[in-house]
Amino acid sequence: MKKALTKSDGRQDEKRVKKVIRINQAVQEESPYYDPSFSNAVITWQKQHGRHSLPWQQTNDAYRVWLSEIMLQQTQVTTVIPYYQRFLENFPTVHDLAAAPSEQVMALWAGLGYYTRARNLHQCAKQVVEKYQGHFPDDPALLQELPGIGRSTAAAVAAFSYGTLAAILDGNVKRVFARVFGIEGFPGAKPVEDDLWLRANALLPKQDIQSYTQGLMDLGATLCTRSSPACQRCPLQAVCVAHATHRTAELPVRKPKREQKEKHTVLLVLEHEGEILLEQRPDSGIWGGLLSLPELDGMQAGDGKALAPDLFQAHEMNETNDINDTNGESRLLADPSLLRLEQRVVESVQRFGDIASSTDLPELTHGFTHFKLYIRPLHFRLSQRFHFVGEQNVAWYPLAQMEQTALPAPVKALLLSLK
DNA sequence: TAGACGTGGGA
DNA sequence: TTCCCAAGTCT
Repeated sequence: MKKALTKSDGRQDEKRVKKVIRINQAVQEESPYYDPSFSNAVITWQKQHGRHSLPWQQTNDAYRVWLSEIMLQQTQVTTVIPYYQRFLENFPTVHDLAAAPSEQVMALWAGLGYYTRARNLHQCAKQVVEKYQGHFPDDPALLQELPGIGRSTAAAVAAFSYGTLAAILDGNVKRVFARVFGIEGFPGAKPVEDDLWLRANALLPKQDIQSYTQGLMDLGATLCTRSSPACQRCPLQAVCVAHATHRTAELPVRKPKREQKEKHTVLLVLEHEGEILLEQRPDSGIWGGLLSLPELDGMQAGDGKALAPDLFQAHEMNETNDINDTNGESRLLADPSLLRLEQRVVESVQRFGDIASSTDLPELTHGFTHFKLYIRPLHFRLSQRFHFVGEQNVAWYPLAQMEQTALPAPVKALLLSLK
C-alpha cells in the first residue's frame, strides 16, 4: 500500500537514499553476478549504434521521461509516438496535466489500452504538483510511491532524468539477460524474476547510467528481438550463452499458455437526432473509466449469437399487428429464453426513449490478451428521447464527435462506421 | 502470487 | 487465420 508522504519527510529520505546507494554499490561488487565489462560493452555499443532520436530522448525533463515511460509500458514505440506528441501538445507541463479534466485525459489516451495507466497518470500528475511542487523526485523509492510507477519505471525515470543509479527490468532486459546468461524458466515467474533483478542490480555501471539503460532497451528492441535476432551485430555475442548453444529461439522461455476464455455481450446503439447514448464504465474491469455503449449485463455464452438478424423487426411488427408471423417470431415462441432476452433489450431501450426502428448489426469479435469478446451491437433509432432520471453515468454525444471521445477501440470503430 | 488489464503488428 | 506478445503495475 502506498503511503502519503509529507514535505518534511523529503530531506531525511534524501539522506537515506544516498546511504542506500552507497551500500548497494558495496553489495554490488560482492555479487557473483558483478561484471563491469558487461555495462562497458552495452554503453559503448549504445553510443555508436543505439537510438538517439526518439521523441522523448531530446530532453532530460522528468515530466516527459515519465510520460513516455508510462505510455511505453507493454506498448511498442511506434504505437506510442503519436499519443506522446498529442499529450505534450495538450499538456506541455505536469501542471497542465494535473489541472486537466479527466475526460480530456481519457479521450487522449483512448486507443492506447490498459486504461488504468491513464487514470494513474492523471493522479500521479496531481500528486507531483501537490507534494513536490511539480518536480519529480530523483529517488526511485519516492517515485515508486506514486500511482502507476512500479519498480522498473521508477528506475527508468530516475536514471534518464537525473542520472540516478537504478536498475530497470522490462521485457527487453529480460529477453537480453535470458539469452546472454542462458536463463531457464519463464522470466515472469517469481523466482526467475527475482534472479533477474539481482543480476540487473549487480551489472549496473557506476556512471553513464543513461547510455546503459537506453542501451539495454535498444539492444532488446533492435537486435535481440523475439524472432530472428541480429546476433552478428550484437556487442554481447561473444559471451552470449543462447548464441553459443544455438538456443536464441528457445530463450527466453515462453509464457505458459492458458486456454483463452470467450465472453459475449450485447451493446446498445441508441441514436436520436445525430446523437448517441454513451455510458461511463466503472473504473475497475475492462475499459475502466472509458465511455462506451450501454451494455446488457448477465449475458450467457451464446446469447449474443442467438439473436437472429430479423428478431427485433419481427417482434416490433407483431406488436403493432402489422404482420401475423415471421421466422423471427416463430423462433421467439420456440425459445422462451430468447424472448426474455429480447424483452430485456426492449425494456432497456425504452428507459431512454421511444423506438422508431431497430437494426441488428453484424457481430464483432475483439481479441484481448486474456479473452475473446463477441459483441452483438443492436442499433435503435428513437423517435423521441426521455429526460434521464437517476442515470448520472449516461449522456448523449454527437455522432460527429466520436473521434474525440474516450471510447474503446472497437466501439469507436463501430460508431465511426455508422456515420 | 497469479491473474486482470488493450491494442496493433509480426510471423 | 490464429497465435504471440511489446519500455509493467496493481491487487
